[in-house]
Amino acid sequence: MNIPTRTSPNPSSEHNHKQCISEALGTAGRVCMTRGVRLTPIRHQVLELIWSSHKAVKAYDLLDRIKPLQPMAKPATVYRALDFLIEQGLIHRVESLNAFIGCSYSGQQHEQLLLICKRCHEVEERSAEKVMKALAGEIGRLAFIAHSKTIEVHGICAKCAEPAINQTDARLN
Amino acid sequence: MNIPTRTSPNPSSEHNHKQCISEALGTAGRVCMTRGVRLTPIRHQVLELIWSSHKAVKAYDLLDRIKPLQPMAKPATVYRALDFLIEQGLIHRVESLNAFIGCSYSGQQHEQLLLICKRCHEVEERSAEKVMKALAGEIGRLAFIAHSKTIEVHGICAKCAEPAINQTDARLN
DNA sequence: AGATTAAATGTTACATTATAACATTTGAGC
DNA sequence: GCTCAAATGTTATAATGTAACATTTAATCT
Repeated sequence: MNIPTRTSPNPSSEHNHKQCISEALGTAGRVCMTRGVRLTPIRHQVLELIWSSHKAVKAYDLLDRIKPLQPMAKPATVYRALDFLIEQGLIHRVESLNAFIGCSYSGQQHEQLLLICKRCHEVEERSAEKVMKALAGEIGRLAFIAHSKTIEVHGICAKCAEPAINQTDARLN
Repeated sequence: MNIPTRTSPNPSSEHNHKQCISEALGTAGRVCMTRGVRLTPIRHQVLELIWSSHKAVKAYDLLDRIKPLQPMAKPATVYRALDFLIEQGLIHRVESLNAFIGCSYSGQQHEQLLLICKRCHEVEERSAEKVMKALAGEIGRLAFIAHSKTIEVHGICAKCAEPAINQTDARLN
């Protein structure tokens, strides 16, 4: 299981996003194969659409965008695919946006924090072990048994905060 | 500004919830007075309804429950009151539930974590400074400028996990 | 007190997000 | 090729949330 690492928080301007997508899809294929679950065409297409950017995508946007490929698609079509992808840890639901984002750590641990930029709307995922350790400590101290942990931070990403010339496109992206 | 502290995570069985409510409403009144904003009857009623338990409440449940008091109430009535209460830091939106909970630290700092019990559905709020410090560190390291931070943990609370006799009612509550 | 005016609320209509329930098709394993 | 569970198709509706404009309320000024 390789890790689709991302050096830049801004895919459109600074990284080869086609590679980003193909790595994610490749990882997804291997994860599903290993687990004996089926990455069907619909599921694969939904995952690919989600990975088409590093922005969180809404379910009904996915529905619109999958219709050229799957004219029969209905809300349930999309939500079922999303449920599957979440269950397999291939995407995350961004709770504070009612939207979905590709998981950068598929097949690995699943405690992460999401940094959501209000300006470019891109979402960066971090494993942030120190934070998770502190959180686990606090939870344990209270004798709470955690099943899932969500950390979402809204603000302005480093790229968008930069006042530098030549960042204009990135900000507007 | 006093702090409505809560010694037990389970209000129904172990704490005087009437006092809990009156403290929350008292604090809210003082906070609004201080800030020169108006805690109108509708806003007060919505806040009181939210504090009627330590469970997160849905907007449309609030609507149903406020109708006997405000027969004219419509969705906008409730959502406007909720917007106001959130803006003043008197309640929190639980993103992962699309629901709302009274804030236990009104008028104070506003970085907290929410522990949401799947069994009794109560929500405990903690300020968890170590976690917040670690999170601030991670965010700063990435040069991200945070505007808001959401930490929500789902699981089983200490009370509900206890196998002890005489906790049956608490679990079922 | 009466006038002014911004804030709050009333009201209608609709947009967005999500699920239930049942029918049909597909595909893996026998 | 049969069988059965999984996946998808299909219809309908539930649940959540907002936009836009009208009316009322209440604080402030004169």
